Amino acid sequence: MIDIKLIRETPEKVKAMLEARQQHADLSRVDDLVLLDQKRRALVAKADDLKATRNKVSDDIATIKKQKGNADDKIAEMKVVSDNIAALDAELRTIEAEQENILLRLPNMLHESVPLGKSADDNKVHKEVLSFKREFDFTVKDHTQLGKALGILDFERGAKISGAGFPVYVGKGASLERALINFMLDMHLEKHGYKEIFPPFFVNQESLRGTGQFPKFINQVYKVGYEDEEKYEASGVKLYAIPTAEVPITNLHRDEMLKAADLPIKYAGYSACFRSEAGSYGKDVKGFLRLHQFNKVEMVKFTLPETSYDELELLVQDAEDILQALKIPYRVLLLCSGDIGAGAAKCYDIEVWSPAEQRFLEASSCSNFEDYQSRRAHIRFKRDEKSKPEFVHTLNGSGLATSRLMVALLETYQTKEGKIAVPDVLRPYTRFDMVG
RNA sequence: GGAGAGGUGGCCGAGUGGCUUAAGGCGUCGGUUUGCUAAACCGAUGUAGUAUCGUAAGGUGCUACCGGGGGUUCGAAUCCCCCCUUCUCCGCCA
Repeated sequence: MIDIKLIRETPEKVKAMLEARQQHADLSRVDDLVLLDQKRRALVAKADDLKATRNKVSDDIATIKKQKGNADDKIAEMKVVSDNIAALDAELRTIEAEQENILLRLPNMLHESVPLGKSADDNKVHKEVLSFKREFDFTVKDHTQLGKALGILDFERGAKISGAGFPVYVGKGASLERALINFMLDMHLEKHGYKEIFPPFFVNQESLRGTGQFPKFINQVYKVGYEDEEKYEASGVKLYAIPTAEVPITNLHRDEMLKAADLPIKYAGYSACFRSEAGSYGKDVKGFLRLHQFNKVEMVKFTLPETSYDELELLVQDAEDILQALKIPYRVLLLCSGDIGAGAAKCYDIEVWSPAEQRFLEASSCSNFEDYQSRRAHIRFKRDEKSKPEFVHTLNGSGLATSRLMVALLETYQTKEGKIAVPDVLRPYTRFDMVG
């Protein structure tokens, strides 16, 4: 959420941001907000004035009653004032709700280093690490062919028991997946200094609002409840399956006051991730490329505002370290203004190379949200006891998503015989060297 | 699923309708005293919104906030209703 003061004082900057993000339809919303803000402030002034009167006269009434006097006319007078206050407060609530509804849907301001661009085609290649790229002297198989032939991935049974987009990992495939997760976590904990979090996989709506999925992107999120609708309504429980561990982990410190000395706080955690992928049919549907459930190790940072961009570079490096240890070719993209996510002020994507697809696949997204999430989630800090509270900056990055990583791994490490050589760094975890 | 007890400022903790601008204590910061430390004493010490003054840092006024929401009342931390949550006990359960 961006600061209403920014919209009030420099609406043209907010409009320029929307233009850069190719969200021309939202331009008029800025003007709506300015008007609503003026209305709101006028109402607050009026209502506060009446409340001041009420407080004062109520004290007078107390004094009169103590002296056994008659305060009936003053009480009658205040009854009218109270009714007026109630009317103004009701009007105020309507306007505030309207304002918040717009504000929560507006994207974040962009960092100056974000390149202008209309679409994903305009993203900038920031870095390419292709030294691990293999030359194959045989026809490469793609990950679905390898997975089926080796009996380590079962798409059909996954579809039977759950539906398309829910693959089953079998035998050494399951072990390999678990090895990847453990390897990545250990690296972040031991080498990169993160603290491990194993979060809940279901969260409430407040958490989704904190990180920005609610209200604008709620259609991508699964909602859970009881099959018995009556029981569901009666329970009052509204839970959502997390689309990423970013949601529970960032919200750990929702409504908290952190100490500057404790910053940066760095968490890494594994979670299954659930995405409805509504409206994305026909795009990247093959095998692991787009799933309803996948596994991911996520990194989350809470930082001082002045260090957040340095921390972003380190975050990307932490994710890259995984790929370098696994010896998988990849590149880093700096996303342009037209492709960057709504909450991010700056974002790098890391893409792994798929020898079968002959293209890069997104395996990680590392973003600095600045105070966009912390303002929504009220995550603040004080520099010292006497300082005014400020919003922390939050960052997060996948480190990494195993689904896309598994595609690159299987395809990169396949042998002529159709087996998979386990990368050296994973062998202590799998306790086998070869799949097949 | 059942029974009970809680949720008050950074922390502990009092507070059953108006002398509560939330007692008292701890902590923190500033000061006095002191060879230094400690102690003692004095003072300060929340968040948010809004108006106004100031180039600004900030000052001043008003309003709201005692788990959340709603209600009663001229007036609510206090009374009523709903919800969330923590703890204890019983039952069930991986």
